[in-house]
Amino acid sequence: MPRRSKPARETYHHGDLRNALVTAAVELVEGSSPEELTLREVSRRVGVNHRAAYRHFKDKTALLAAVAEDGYRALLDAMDQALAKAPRTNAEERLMALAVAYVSFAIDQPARYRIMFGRRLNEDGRFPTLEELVGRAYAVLAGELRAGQVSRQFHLTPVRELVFGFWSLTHGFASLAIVRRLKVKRSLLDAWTRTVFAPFVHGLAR
Amino acid sequence: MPRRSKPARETYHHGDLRNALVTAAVELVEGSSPEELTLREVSRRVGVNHRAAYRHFKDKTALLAAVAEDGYRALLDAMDQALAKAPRTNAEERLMALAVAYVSFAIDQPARYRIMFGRRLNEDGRFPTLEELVGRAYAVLAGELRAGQVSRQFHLTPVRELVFGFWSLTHGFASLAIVRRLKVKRSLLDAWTRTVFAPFVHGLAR
DNA sequence: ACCTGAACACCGTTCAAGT
DNA sequence: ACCTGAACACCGTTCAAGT
Repeated sequence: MPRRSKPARETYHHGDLRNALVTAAVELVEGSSPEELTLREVSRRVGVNHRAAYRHFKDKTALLAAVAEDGYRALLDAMDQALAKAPRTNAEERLMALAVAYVSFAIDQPARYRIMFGRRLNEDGRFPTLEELVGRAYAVLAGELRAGQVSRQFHLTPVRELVFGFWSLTHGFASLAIVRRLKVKRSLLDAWTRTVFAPFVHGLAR
Repeated sequence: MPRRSKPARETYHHGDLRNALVTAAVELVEGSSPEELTLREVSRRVGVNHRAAYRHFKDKTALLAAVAEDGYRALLDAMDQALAKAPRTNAEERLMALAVAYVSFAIDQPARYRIMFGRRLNEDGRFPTLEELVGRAYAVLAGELRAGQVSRQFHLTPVRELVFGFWSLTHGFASLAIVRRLKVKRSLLDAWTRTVFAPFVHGLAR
Protein backbone atom coordinates (compact mmCIF):
# COMPACT_ATOMS: atom_id res chain seq x y z
CA MET A 1 0.00 0.00 0.00
CA PRO A 2 2.85 2.49 0.20
CA ARG A 3 3.28 3.02 -3.51
CA ARG A 4 0.23 5.21 -3.65
CA SER A 5 1.50 7.78 -1.14
CA LYS A 6 4.37 8.61 -3.44
CA PRO A 7 2.91 11.29 -5.70
CA ALA A 8 3.79 12.30 -9.20
CA ARG A 9 6.44 14.59 -7.66
CA GLU A 10 9.26 12.30 -8.75
CA THR A 11 8.48 13.00 -12.37
CA TYR A 12 6.51 16.21 -12.26
CA HIS A 13 8.84 17.77 -9.74
CA HIS A 14 8.54 20.59 -7.23
CA GLY A 15 5.35 22.36 -6.58
CA ASP A 16 7.43 25.42 -7.24
CA LEU A 17 10.28 24.94 -9.66
CA ARG A 18 10.63 28.66 -10.10
CA ASN A 19 11.53 29.27 -6.46
CA ALA A 20 13.77 26.24 -6.38
CA LEU A 21 15.73 27.65 -9.31
CA VAL A 22 16.11 31.09 -7.75
CA THR A 23 17.24 29.63 -4.42
CA ALA A 24 19.74 27.37 -6.15
CA ALA A 25 21.03 30.31 -8.16
CA VAL A 26 21.56 32.45 -5.06
CA GLU A 27 23.42 29.62 -3.35
CA LEU A 28 25.49 28.82 -6.40
CA VAL A 29 26.52 32.39 -7.01
CA GLU A 30 27.67 32.98 -3.45
CA GLY A 31 29.77 29.85 -3.59
CA SER A 32 31.64 31.05 -6.64
CA SER A 33 31.08 34.23 -8.66
CA PRO A 34 28.48 35.79 -10.95
CA GLU A 35 30.41 34.63 -14.01
CA GLU A 36 29.87 31.02 -13.04
CA LEU A 37 26.14 31.32 -12.72
CA THR A 38 24.77 29.39 -15.68
CA LEU A 39 21.30 28.23 -16.46
CA ARG A 40 22.57 24.74 -17.03
CA GLU A 41 24.41 24.49 -13.71
CA VAL A 42 21.45 25.87 -11.76
CA SER A 43 19.13 23.39 -13.45
CA ARG A 44 21.54 20.57 -12.71
CA ARG A 45 21.53 21.48 -9.01
CA VAL A 46 17.78 21.40 -8.88
CA GLY A 47 17.87 18.09 -10.70
CA VAL A 48 16.02 19.14 -13.77
CA ASN A 49 16.76 19.39 -17.47
CA HIS A 50 18.08 22.83 -18.32
CA ARG A 51 15.24 23.33 -20.74
CA ALA A 52 12.74 23.22 -17.87
CA ALA A 53 14.01 26.57 -16.64
CA TYR A 54 12.62 28.19 -19.76
CA ARG A 55 9.11 27.42 -18.50
CA HIS A 56 9.71 30.01 -15.78
CA PHE A 57 12.27 32.39 -17.19
CA LYS A 58 12.23 33.79 -20.68
CA ASP A 59 16.02 33.83 -20.78
CA LYS A 60 19.08 33.96 -18.57
CA THR A 61 18.61 37.65 -17.86
CA ALA A 62 15.18 36.90 -16.41
CA LEU A 63 16.78 34.47 -13.96
CA LEU A 64 19.37 37.08 -13.00
CA ALA A 65 16.59 39.60 -12.49
CA ALA A 66 14.83 37.17 -10.14
CA VAL A 67 18.06 36.76 -8.17
CA ALA A 68 18.43 40.54 -8.04
CA GLU A 69 14.85 40.98 -6.83
CA ASP A 70 15.46 38.48 -4.10
CA GLY A 71 18.59 40.42 -3.18
CA TYR A 72 16.76 43.75 -2.99
CA ARG A 73 14.19 42.25 -0.66
CA ALA A 74 16.96 41.05 1.65
CA LEU A 75 18.70 44.43 1.46
CA LEU A 76 15.48 46.25 2.31
CA ASP A 77 15.02 43.97 5.32
CA ALA A 78 18.54 44.71 6.53
CA MET A 79 17.99 48.44 6.13
CA ASP A 80 14.66 48.35 7.97
CA GLN A 81 16.16 46.41 10.84
CA ALA A 82 19.05 48.83 11.14
CA LEU A 83 16.68 51.77 11.27
CA ALA A 84 14.46 50.08 13.84
CA LYS A 85 17.46 49.78 16.15
CA ALA A 86 18.77 53.31 15.50
CA PRO A 87 17.90 56.31 17.69
CA ARG A 88 14.78 57.99 16.46
CA THR A 89 15.87 61.60 16.35
CA ASN A 90 19.55 61.74 15.38
CA ALA A 91 19.50 62.04 11.59
CA GLU A 92 23.26 61.64 11.13
CA GLU A 93 23.31 58.54 13.30
CA ARG A 94 20.39 57.04 11.37
CA LEU A 95 22.27 57.54 8.10
CA MET A 96 25.33 55.93 9.63
CA ALA A 97 23.30 52.91 10.75
CA LEU A 98 21.92 52.64 7.24
CA ALA A 99 25.39 52.85 5.72
CA VAL A 100 26.77 50.16 8.03
CA ALA A 101 23.88 47.81 7.25
CA TYR A 102 24.21 48.42 3.53
CA VAL A 103 27.96 47.88 3.43
CA SER A 104 27.71 44.74 5.60
CA PHE A 105 25.11 43.29 3.28
CA ALA A 106 27.33 43.84 0.24
CA ILE A 107 30.57 42.63 1.82
CA ASP A 108 29.01 39.48 3.23
CA GLN A 109 27.45 38.49 -0.09
CA PRO A 110 29.61 40.09 -2.75
CA ALA A 111 28.48 37.97 -5.70
CA ARG A 112 24.83 38.57 -4.93
CA TYR A 113 25.52 42.29 -4.64
CA ARG A 114 27.33 42.28 -7.97
CA ILE A 115 24.34 40.71 -9.67
CA MET A 116 22.13 43.43 -8.22
CA PHE A 117 24.40 46.26 -9.37
CA GLY A 118 26.83 44.97 -11.97
CA ARG A 119 24.84 45.03 -15.16
CA ARG A 120 21.74 46.89 -16.18
CA LEU A 121 19.23 44.01 -16.14
CA ASN A 122 16.11 46.02 -16.82
CA GLU A 123 17.34 47.39 -20.14
CA ASP A 124 13.98 46.95 -21.87
CA GLY A 125 11.79 47.58 -18.85
CA ARG A 126 10.81 43.92 -18.71
CA PHE A 127 11.10 43.66 -14.92
CA PRO A 128 8.76 46.13 -13.26
CA THR A 129 9.01 44.32 -9.91
CA LEU A 130 12.75 44.82 -9.89
CA GLU A 131 12.22 48.48 -10.65
CA GLU A 132 9.72 48.80 -7.87
CA LEU A 133 12.12 47.28 -5.34
CA VAL A 134 14.86 49.68 -6.39
CA GLY A 135 12.34 52.44 -5.89
CA ARG A 136 11.63 51.23 -2.37
CA ALA A 137 15.31 51.29 -1.46
CA TYR A 138 15.48 54.80 -2.88
CA ALA A 139 12.45 55.78 -0.81
CA VAL A 140 14.05 54.58 2.43
CA LEU A 141 17.09 56.78 1.83
CA ALA A 142 14.95 59.70 0.71
CA GLY A 143 12.79 59.36 3.82
CA GLU A 144 15.75 59.61 6.17
CA LEU A 145 17.33 62.52 4.34
CA ARG A 146 14.05 64.38 4.18
CA ALA A 147 13.45 63.76 7.90
CA GLY A 148 16.85 65.26 8.63
CA GLN A 149 15.85 68.36 6.73
CA VAL A 150 12.47 68.65 8.39
CA SER A 151 14.09 68.40 11.83
CA ARG A 152 16.52 71.11 10.68
CA GLN A 153 19.55 68.87 11.04
CA PHE A 154 20.44 68.80 7.32
CA HIS A 155 20.92 71.47 4.68
CA LEU A 156 18.10 72.09 2.25
CA THR A 157 19.81 70.71 -0.84
CA PRO A 158 17.14 69.11 -3.09
CA VAL A 159 16.45 65.58 -1.82
CA ARG A 160 16.98 64.01 -5.23
CA GLU A 161 20.61 65.17 -5.25
CA LEU A 162 21.13 64.18 -1.64
CA VAL A 163 19.84 60.67 -2.23
CA PHE A 164 22.00 60.22 -5.30
CA GLY A 165 25.03 61.45 -3.38
CA PHE A 166 24.46 59.29 -0.35
CA TRP A 167 23.69 56.24 -2.43
CA SER A 168 26.85 56.92 -4.45
CA LEU A 169 28.86 56.96 -1.27
CA THR A 170 27.46 53.69 0.09
CA HIS A 171 27.41 51.90 -3.25
CA GLY A 172 30.88 53.13 -4.12
CA PHE A 173 32.21 52.07 -0.75
CA ALA A 174 30.66 48.63 -1.04
CA SER A 175 31.77 47.92 -4.58
CA LEU A 176 35.29 49.28 -4.15
CA ALA A 177 35.58 47.16 -1.04
CA ILE A 178 34.49 44.14 -3.08
CA VAL A 179 36.68 44.58 -6.18
CA ARG A 180 39.74 45.81 -4.38
CA ARG A 181 39.32 43.22 -1.64
CA LEU A 182 39.40 45.55 1.33
CA LYS A 183 42.16 44.55 3.74
CA VAL A 184 40.12 45.56 6.77
CA LYS A 185 39.23 42.72 9.19
CA ARG A 186 35.55 41.89 9.17
CA SER A 187 35.30 42.55 12.92
CA LEU A 188 36.59 46.10 12.40
CA LEU A 189 34.59 46.81 9.25
CA ASP A 190 31.63 48.53 10.87
CA ALA A 191 33.84 50.92 12.79
CA TRP A 192 35.93 51.60 9.72
CA THR A 193 32.83 52.30 7.68
CA ARG A 194 31.81 54.91 10.23
CA THR A 195 35.22 56.54 10.19
CA VAL A 196 35.19 56.84 6.42
CA PHE A 197 31.62 58.09 6.24
CA ALA A 198 31.84 60.54 9.12
CA PRO A 199 33.36 63.59 7.39
CA PHE A 200 31.13 63.22 4.35
CA VAL A 201 27.89 62.71 6.25
CA HIS A 202 28.89 65.57 8.48
CA GLY A 203 28.81 67.77 5.37
CA LEU A 204 25.05 67.37 5.25
CA ALA A 205 24.62 69.02 8.63
CA ARG A 206 23.69 72.66 8.86
CA MET B 1 59.48 45.37 -59.90
CA PRO B 2 56.87 46.36 -57.27
CA ARG B 3 56.27 42.90 -55.90
CA ARG B 4 59.39 43.08 -53.83
CA SER B 5 58.32 46.12 -51.81
CA LYS B 6 55.46 44.14 -50.40
CA PRO B 7 56.92 42.54 -47.32
CA ALA B 8 56.01 39.38 -45.48
CA ARG B 9 53.47 41.46 -43.52
CA GLU B 10 50.55 39.92 -45.34
CA THR B 11 51.26 36.58 -43.78
CA TYR B 12 53.29 37.43 -40.72
CA HIS B 13 51.02 40.30 -39.83
CA HIS B 14 51.44 43.39 -37.68
CA GLY B 15 54.71 44.32 -36.17
CA ASP B 16 52.65 44.59 -33.04
CA LEU B 17 49.76 42.18 -32.81
CA ARG B 18 49.47 42.74 -29.09
CA ASN B 19 48.65 46.41 -29.43
CA ALA B 20 46.34 45.75 -32.37
CA LEU B 21 44.37 43.31 -30.21
CA VAL B 22 44.07 45.72 -27.28
CA THR B 23 42.96 48.57 -29.55
CA ALA B 24 40.39 46.37 -31.25
CA ALA B 25 39.13 45.21 -27.86
CA VAL B 26 38.68 48.76 -26.61
CA GLU B 27 36.78 49.71 -29.76
CA LEU B 28 34.67 46.59 -29.71
CA VAL B 29 33.70 46.95 -26.10
CA GLU B 30 32.62 50.54 -26.43
CA GLY B 31 30.45 49.64 -29.41
CA SER B 32 28.55 47.05 -27.41
CA SER B 33 29.15 45.92 -23.84
CA PRO B 34 31.72 44.07 -21.76
CA GLU B 35 29.74 40.85 -22.07
CA GLU B 36 30.23 40.84 -25.83
CA LEU B 37 33.97 41.16 -25.66
CA THR B 38 35.25 37.76 -26.77
CA LEU B 39 38.71 36.65 -27.73
CA ARG B 40 37.37 35.23 -30.95
CA GLU B 41 35.59 38.39 -32.01
CA VAL B 42 38.59 40.59 -31.23
CA SER B 43 40.85 38.28 -33.22
CA ARG B 44 38.40 38.31 -36.10
CA ARG B 45 38.48 42.11 -36.17
CA VAL B 46 42.22 42.17 -36.34
CA GLY B 47 42.06 39.55 -39.08
CA VAL B 48 43.87 36.81 -37.28
CA ASN B 49 43.07 33.33 -36.06
CA HIS B 50 41.81 33.39 -32.48
CA ARG B 51 44.63 31.13 -31.44
CA ALA B 52 47.16 33.83 -32.32
CA ALA B 53 45.97 35.92 -29.39
CA TYR B 54 47.36 33.31 -27.03
CA ARG B 55 50.86 34.26 -28.13
CA HIS B 56 50.34 37.58 -26.35
CA PHE B 57 47.80 36.87 -23.64
CA LYS B 58 47.83 33.88 -21.38
CA ASP B 59 44.04 33.86 -21.28
CA LYS B 60 41.01 36.07 -21.67
CA THR B 61 41.54 37.71 -18.29
CA ALA B 62 44.97 38.86 -19.44
CA LEU B 63 43.36 40.63 -22.40
CA LEU B 64 40.83 42.27 -20.09
CA ALA B 65 43.66 43.37 -17.82
CA ALA B 66 45.39 44.99 -20.80
CA VAL B 67 42.19 46.83 -21.66
CA ALA B 68 41.88 47.95 -18.04
CA GLU B 69 45.49 49.17 -17.97
CA ASP B 70 44.85 51.18 -21.10
CA GLY B 71 41.78 52.62 -19.42
CA TYR B 72 43.64 53.63 -16.27
CA ARG B 73 46.22 55.44 -18.35
CA ALA B 74 43.46 57.41 -20.06
CA LEU B 75 41.77 58.14 -16.75
CA LEU B 76 45.03 59.38 -15.23
CA ASP B 77 45.49 61.68 -18.22
CA ALA B 78 42.00 63.10 -17.78
CA MET B 79 42.59 63.67 -14.09
CA ASP B 80 45.94 65.37 -14.66
CA GLN B 81 44.45 67.67 -17.28
CA ALA B 82 41.60 68.64 -14.99
CA LEU B 83 44.01 69.48 -12.19
CA ALA B 84 46.22 71.50 -14.51
CA LYS B 85 43.26 73.69 -15.37
CA ALA B 86 41.99 74.00 -11.79
CA PRO B 87 42.92 76.87 -9.44
CA ARG B 88 46.05 76.06 -7.53
CA THR B 89 45.00 76.92 -4.02
CA ASN B 90 41.33 76.07 -3.59
CA ALA B 91 41.34 72.49 -2.33
CA GLU B 92 37.58 71.99 -2.55
CA GLU B 93 37.50 73.28 -6.10
CA ARG B 94 40.36 71.00 -7.11
CA LEU B 95 38.47 68.00 -5.73
CA MET B 96 35.41 69.10 -7.66
CA ALA B 97 37.40 69.37 -10.89
CA LEU B 98 38.74 65.88 -10.26
CA ALA B 99 35.25 64.54 -9.62
CA VAL B 100 33.87 66.09 -12.80
CA ALA B 101 36.71 64.69 -14.91
CA TYR B 102 36.35 61.26 -13.34
CA VAL B 103 32.60 61.06 -13.82
CA SER B 104 32.82 62.35 -17.40
CA PHE B 105 35.36 59.69 -18.25
CA ALA B 106 33.12 56.94 -16.89
CA ILE B 107 29.89 58.20 -18.45
CA ASP B 108 31.42 58.72 -21.87
CA GLN B 109 32.91 55.23 -21.99
CA PRO B 110 30.75 53.12 -19.73
CA ALA B 111 31.82 49.70 -21.00
CA ARG B 112 35.48 50.54 -20.69
CA TYR B 113 34.86 51.78 -17.16
CA ARG B 114 32.99 48.61 -16.28
CA ILE B 115 35.95 46.51 -17.38
CA MET B 116 38.22 48.58 -15.15
CA PHE B 117 35.99 48.23 -12.10
CA GLY B 118 33.51 45.43 -12.66
CA ARG B 119 35.46 42.32 -11.79
CA ARG B 120 38.59 41.75 -9.77
CA LEU B 121 41.05 41.02 -12.58
CA ASN B 122 44.19 40.84 -10.50
CA GLU B 123 42.96 38.02 -8.29
CA ASP B 124 46.27 36.17 -8.33
CA GLY B 125 48.51 39.22 -8.52
CA ARG B 126 49.40 38.40 -12.11
CA PHE B 127 49.18 41.99 -13.34
CA PRO B 128 51.58 44.22 -11.41
CA THR B 129 51.35 46.97 -14.03
CA LEU B 130 47.60 47.18 -13.49
CA GLU B 131 48.17 47.37 -9.76
CA GLU B 132 50.72 50.12 -10.20
CA LEU B 133 48.32 52.20 -12.30
CA VAL B 134 45.60 51.85 -9.67
CA GLY B 135 48.19 53.01 -7.16
CA ARG B 136 48.90 56.08 -9.26
CA ALA B 137 45.22 57.03 -9.39
CA TYR B 138 45.09 56.58 -5.64
CA ALA B 139 48.16 58.78 -5.25
CA VAL B 140 46.56 61.62 -7.23
CA LEU B 141 43.56 61.66 -4.90
CA ALA B 142 45.72 61.30 -1.82
CA GLY B 143 47.92 64.18 -2.97
CA GLU B 144 44.99 66.56 -3.32
CA LEU B 145 43.43 65.57 -0.01
CA ARG B 146 46.74 65.85 1.80
CA ALA B 147 47.37 69.27 0.23
CA GLY B 148 44.01 70.41 1.51
CA GLN B 149 45.02 69.35 5.00
CA VAL B 150 48.42 70.99 4.80
CA SER B 151 46.84 74.26 3.70
CA ARG B 152 44.45 73.90 6.63
CA GLN B 153 41.37 73.70 4.43
CA PHE B 154 40.44 70.10 5.31
CA HIS B 155 39.98 68.26 8.57
CA LEU B 156 42.80 66.04 9.78
CA THR B 157 41.01 62.71 9.25
CA PRO B 158 43.63 60.09 8.26
CA VAL B 159 44.28 60.39 4.52
CA ARG B 160 43.70 56.70 3.89
CA GLU B 161 40.11 57.04 5.08
CA LEU B 162 39.59 60.27 3.19
CA VAL B 163 40.83 58.78 -0.08
CA PHE B 164 38.64 55.74 0.31
CA GLY B 165 35.65 57.94 1.03
CA PHE B 166 36.20 60.30 -1.85
CA TRP B 167 36.90 57.50 -4.28
CA SER B 168 33.74 55.77 -3.04
CA LEU B 169 31.77 58.88 -3.81
CA THR B 170 33.12 59.33 -7.35
CA HIS B 171 33.11 55.65 -8.20
CA GLY B 172 29.66 55.17 -6.76
CA PHE B 173 28.34 58.18 -8.63
CA ALA B 174 29.84 56.97 -11.90
CA SER B 175 28.68 53.41 -11.67
CA LEU B 176 25.20 54.21 -10.41
CA ALA B 177 24.90 56.67 -13.28
CA ILE B 178 25.92 53.91 -15.67
CA VAL B 179 23.73 51.06 -14.42
CA ARG B 180 20.69 53.15 -13.67
CA ARG B 181 21.10 55.13 -16.89
CA LEU B 182 21.09 58.61 -15.40
CA LYS B 183 18.36 60.73 -16.94
CA VAL B 184 20.43 63.90 -16.78
CA LYS B 185 21.29 65.49 -20.16
CA ARG B 186 24.96 65.18 -20.98
CA SER B 187 25.28 68.96 -21.33
CA LEU B 188 24.04 69.40 -17.76
CA LEU B 189 26.00 66.52 -16.28
CA ASP B 190 29.03 68.47 -15.06
CA ALA B 191 26.86 70.98 -13.23
CA TRP B 192 24.73 68.22 -11.74
CA THR B 193 27.83 66.37 -10.57
CA ARG B 194 28.91 69.49 -8.73
CA THR B 195 25.51 69.94 -7.10
CA VAL B 196 25.51 66.37 -5.84
CA PHE B 197 29.10 66.46 -4.63
CA ALA B 198 28.94 69.90 -2.99
CA PRO B 199 27.44 69.02 0.41
CA PHE B 200 29.65 65.96 0.81
CA VAL B 201 32.89 67.61 -0.21
CA HIS B 202 31.96 70.51 2.01
CA GLY B 203 32.04 68.10 4.92
CA LEU B 204 35.80 67.82 4.52
CA ALA B 205 36.30 71.51 5.24
CA ARG B 206 37.29 72.64 8.69
C1' DA C 1 0.68 22.07 -18.38
C1' DC C 2 5.26 20.58 -17.65
C1' DC C 3 9.45 18.40 -18.91
C1' DT C 4 13.03 16.28 -22.27
C1' DG C 5 16.40 15.06 -26.45
C1' DA C 6 18.70 16.50 -30.15
C1' DA C 7 20.60 20.20 -32.59
C1' DC C 8 22.64 24.94 -33.58
C1' DA C 9 25.72 28.60 -33.17
C1' DC C 10 28.57 30.32 -30.20
C1' DC C 11 32.45 30.41 -26.35
C1' DG C 12 37.58 29.65 -24.05
C1' DT C 13 41.24 26.56 -24.10
C1' DT C 14 44.44 22.69 -25.47
C1' DC C 15 47.24 19.77 -28.77
C1' DA C 16 49.78 18.88 -32.62
C1' DA C 17 51.24 20.68 -36.70
C1' DG C 18 52.61 24.04 -40.35
C1' DT C 19 55.96 28.17 -42.23
C1' DA D 1 59.14 32.85 -33.50
C1' DC D 2 54.59 33.25 -35.06
C1' DC D 3 50.34 31.55 -36.76
C1' DT D 4 46.70 27.80 -37.89
C1' DG D 5 43.23 23.53 -37.93
C1' DA D 6 40.94 20.36 -35.55
C1' DA D 7 39.07 19.00 -31.32
C1' DC D 8 37.10 19.30 -26.45
C1' DA D 9 34.08 20.70 -22.99
C1' DC D 10 31.29 24.04 -22.06
C1' DC D 11 27.48 27.85 -22.94
C1' DG D 12 22.39 29.96 -24.22
C1' DT D 13 18.68 29.18 -27.12
C1' DT D 14 15.38 26.91 -30.46
C1' DC D 15 12.48 23.00 -32.40
C1' DA D 16 9.87 19.09 -32.22
C1' DA D 17 8.36 15.65 -29.40
C1' DG D 18 6.98 13.04 -25.18
C1' DT D 19 3.67 12.39 -20.67
